[in-house]
Amino acid sequence: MKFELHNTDTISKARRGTLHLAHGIVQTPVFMPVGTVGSVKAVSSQELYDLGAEIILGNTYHLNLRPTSEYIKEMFKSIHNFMRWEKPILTDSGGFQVFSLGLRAEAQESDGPRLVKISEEGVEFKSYIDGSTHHFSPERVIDIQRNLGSDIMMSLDVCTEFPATYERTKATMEQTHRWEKRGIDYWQKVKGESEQALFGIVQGGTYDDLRAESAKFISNLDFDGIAIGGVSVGEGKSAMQRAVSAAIPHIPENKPRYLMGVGEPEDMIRAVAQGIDMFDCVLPTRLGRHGVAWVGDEIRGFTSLQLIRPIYRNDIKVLDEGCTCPACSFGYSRAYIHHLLKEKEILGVRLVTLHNLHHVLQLFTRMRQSIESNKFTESFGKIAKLTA
RNA sequence: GUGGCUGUAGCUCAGUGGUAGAGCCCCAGGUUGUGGACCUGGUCGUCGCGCGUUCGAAUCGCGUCAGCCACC
Repeated sequence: MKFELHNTDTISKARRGTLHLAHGIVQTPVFMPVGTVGSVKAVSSQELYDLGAEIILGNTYHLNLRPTSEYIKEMFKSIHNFMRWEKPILTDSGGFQVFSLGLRAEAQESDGPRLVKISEEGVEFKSYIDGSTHHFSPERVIDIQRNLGSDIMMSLDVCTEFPATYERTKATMEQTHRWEKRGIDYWQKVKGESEQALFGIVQGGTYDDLRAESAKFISNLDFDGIAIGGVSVGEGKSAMQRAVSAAIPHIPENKPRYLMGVGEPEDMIRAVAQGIDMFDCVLPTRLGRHGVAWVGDEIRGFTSLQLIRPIYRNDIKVLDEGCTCPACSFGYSRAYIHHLLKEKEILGVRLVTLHNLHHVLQLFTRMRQSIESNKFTESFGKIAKLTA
């Protein structure tokens, strides 16, 4: 994997780069649509190509439960062939599921249904599909991602929940560090000529000194890129930005920086201004399924429309004026999409999802162009709260 | 005409003497490395109508109206 840095905005720290991955080239800053179980929900691979997506995200945890990574390797060689997506794919490690499946240190003490159990060795998951037990370790997670053949593999981490005490945050961060060290050591032993890349993940919660410590520790390991994790878990926008700014000074310039799970336009613009190169988020697709369309831009401001609401019944405008997405360019009205959503017609969800993905991908196209022409601050400074 | 069944929220219905409920609909919020085409809330009633019994009736009795079914 190679990361080229072309130029950095003179006022902000926004930067323009190119990632060379096994399945192609990705221009950064970049947004990666989320396709957890081998599909960006409601959207086909052809449509993703047409939207201009350059890299998508898949999920180790889900794909390994079903159809399993061994199946994908044996039947199709890689996840790319399986889903007919020949461009790059990043796979998340399962670390987030440690968090999202409801793990709490306290919950481990109770008799409640435990889907996740952590030990020094790794994580024990109970499958939400059939209740069977699965073990993830730093090494196993890399093997699964080798089977999947993803371009970028993520290290196993512990995504610290919010709120968490300093002690809890420090302990989970240190657990993350030990696992990531094991992971990179294992990868260096087995990688051979593999073109796959492995990223490390910074933790540290909402504590600046822990974020800095974690960023230093992870940056000292030989990862191809550095992710900032444990954000967008309920801590709020300012705490999120602060976690980024506490970590970034300790991450080397020459590696791609990936802010995990952040996807509201304003949040991403601010993070790009801080020097983040990569993002993934479920929002465009999840909100699409829930009938919420993103509209606006850096000039008009960003907002969203809840199309299920009755005011759209008589609204014959397209979702967003001037939008070139498949829904807007074909002229589908808000009123029609409102009707489709009311009737629970699949098309409604698909149109809004396509629109949202287009909206966010276009935002990144404009951000890249503005950095190239050194106009990032001019175009996005107001939203990024940059003072020229 | 006789007999039976049914009348409770906009809709489909639950509720056999103790302060009227559910689901859907409608309305309003929420959603940030996807166990989420989802989750939280909220509005809406002369319990067909009248009279009785009872401390108390959607619930029991009588009458009445409407719909459906069967028989004549």
